[in-house]
Amino acid sequence: MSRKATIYDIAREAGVSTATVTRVVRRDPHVREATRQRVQQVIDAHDYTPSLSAQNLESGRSRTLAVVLPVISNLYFNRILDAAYWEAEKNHCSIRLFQTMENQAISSELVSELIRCRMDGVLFAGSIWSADRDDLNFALDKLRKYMPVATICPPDVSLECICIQSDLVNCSRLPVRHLHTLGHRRIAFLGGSMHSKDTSRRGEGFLEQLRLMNLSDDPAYHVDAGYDMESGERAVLRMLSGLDSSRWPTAIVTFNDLVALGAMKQLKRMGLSLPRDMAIIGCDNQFFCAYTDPSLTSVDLHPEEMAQSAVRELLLARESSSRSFAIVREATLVIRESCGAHLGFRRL
Amino acid sequence: MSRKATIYDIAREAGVSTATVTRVVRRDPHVREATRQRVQQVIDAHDYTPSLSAQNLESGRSRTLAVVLPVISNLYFNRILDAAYWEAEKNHCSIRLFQTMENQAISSELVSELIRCRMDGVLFAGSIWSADRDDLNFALDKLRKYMPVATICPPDVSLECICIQSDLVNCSRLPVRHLHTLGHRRIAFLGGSMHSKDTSRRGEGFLEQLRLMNLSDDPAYHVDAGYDMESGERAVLRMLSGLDSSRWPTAIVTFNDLVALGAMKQLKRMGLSLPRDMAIIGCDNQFFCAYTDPSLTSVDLHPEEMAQSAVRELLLARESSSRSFAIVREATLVIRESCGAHLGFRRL
DNA sequence: CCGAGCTGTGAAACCGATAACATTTCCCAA
DNA sequence: TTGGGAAATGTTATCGGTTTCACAGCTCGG
Repeated sequence: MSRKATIYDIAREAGVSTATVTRVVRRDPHVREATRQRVQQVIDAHDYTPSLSAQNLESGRSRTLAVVLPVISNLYFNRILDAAYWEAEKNHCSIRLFQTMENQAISSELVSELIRCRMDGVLFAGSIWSADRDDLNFALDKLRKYMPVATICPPDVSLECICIQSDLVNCSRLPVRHLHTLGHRRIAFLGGSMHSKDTSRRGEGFLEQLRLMNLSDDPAYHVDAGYDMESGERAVLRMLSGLDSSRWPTAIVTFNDLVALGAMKQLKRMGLSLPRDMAIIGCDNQFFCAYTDPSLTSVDLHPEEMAQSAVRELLLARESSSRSFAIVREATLVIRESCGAHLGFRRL
Repeated sequence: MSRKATIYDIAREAGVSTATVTRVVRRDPHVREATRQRVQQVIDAHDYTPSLSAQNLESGRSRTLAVVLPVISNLYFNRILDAAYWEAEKNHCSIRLFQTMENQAISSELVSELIRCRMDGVLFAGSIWSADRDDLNFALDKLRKYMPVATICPPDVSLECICIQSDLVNCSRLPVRHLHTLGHRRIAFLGGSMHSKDTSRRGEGFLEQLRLMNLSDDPAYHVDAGYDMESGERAVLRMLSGLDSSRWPTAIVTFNDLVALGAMKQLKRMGLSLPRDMAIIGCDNQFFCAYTDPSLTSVDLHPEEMAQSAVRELLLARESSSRSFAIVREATLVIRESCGAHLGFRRL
């Protein structure tokens, strides 16, 4: 590994001071043309570029935003990271990723690490949903002293930071309404955790919506489960095997598309024909939704746009003092085949 | 935003020199217990952590590895990034992501940027497959002067760097053998680009394998296409509609699982029953393979392990001078339902 | 012919740490 | 008591930039 040329090397070789080299690099007009050219030649000859570390030290910022999320292999978070990346890129910033795994709370180590790295801002997505409120606010307060903080979170969580809230109302309302219109009256919800403060509260919103529409909120129709395909399979099995088939729900709403994928597999394994015997709606509108069999109707929360807003607000807040406020991006329902709407299906 | 306490603040308040503060922070034993405690108290009171930028400047390294890939939304690269992240994490390093998009060549801007950031190493995955050899070697040579370079690439590309090669041989051989065993003789390949130097050369390897086994390598069975689901749909349509149904292949191998997903959709739309009327094999063994209908047999190249090796080797090379060498992780075939093996299906 | 006002350039402080080296303190044996 | 050596602590240069300020040289009006 050869040593990288420094500004001193360039200055010496060009017979000028380092100040002049900086001026040339930064395109400062107060440099005589002849000098500029001479310096530029030396710069080119050595492929000189100023050291990021030195610049960061001098400026006191890192031009880097932290993105904290549970896992990137989950497509929802993958989309958030991707969108954050491009929005940061557009603003000449980079992203530093932190994966917290199932361990969803913000640890004090993470807080220290974020401060140590002198991040220009931090975006939490998902990793804080289940944290204890007091711990969380303590951590956020500490962080907010040093950098702007944004979160992508369910709307009930009123945290002292930039909150990009997912549209929980429509996330529940749209699928239930759609199914209701198609004649369904017994609608189940699978996945996530419904009664703890865990998850994004999709389950709770769903229950509220059922009651609002005078539909049964029989607990037998609500199975807590995880967030992946295996959870979906198990949840369907657990729910249906515990019920007389006359009481089976006619439609299932799932926590996300992965759970839906597992559920569909299990339903088919049990000999049901989809969407005839069971309608199903996922959430997140993942890329594979159009390619399942039947293709999967799903709610899109538009995580990309939320991430984009979050990054934009963080970069803005960097300049001015950061206030607390919330932004909501409306959810939309993408209708495909899994509820039979394309066939003109109507229950009863 | 309040100013972060510096080592000078701590030193002054604790009535010691900065050297002693450093010693306390770094757990140097040559500090009297009483002093240590006094300093530690001040440190705790201010949440002091040494500035990363300053440390980076001083040490001349960034403790950061660059990972360069086309897009993270592609699950293959997503897995690479994820594995690289954890391996770096384990070694107290972070990852800086660069997405090159469809623009696959290494641009000279990227090279400058990598050098500017004083990366401790760089891993290229996918972004270099299609680059012009001369441009590529020029860029890599330049980079290698300043940091170790690793690539995850097809085996033919003998680049002057740490090459983690995907197992192209088995990647082609395993599916063809499997299909041959099941009685298939007319096997098609869809996706990627077969005849240019583009892509990972999966297509070429496939052709070789066909010839090796005395199977037809009729060009009508090889459709260049993209890397996504839409490409899969179009490719199937193009191939089959151009052939008399008596000459249709009985099995399809695809560039990756996304193409397979699209192909399956199109095949079903054309009224074929899978796997009875057409066997299909994907590549990458993505998470959804077990949940397609029928579940998808797929080749796993183990990108996680390749990324892990790459990161490990980069970190090793950082210490010693970096040599050029290659490592291959064998590919494996994960057999599911899409070829009918579970039904004891045999053609002819 | 002098000084005000530019323009171009350099010297030096600073950003926040680390580490080599210097110095002080302390303890104990002579 | 003192001297030697180890232990504890301080001083200072350095990493590679940026920026402020001072100043030299030049132009031009009076």
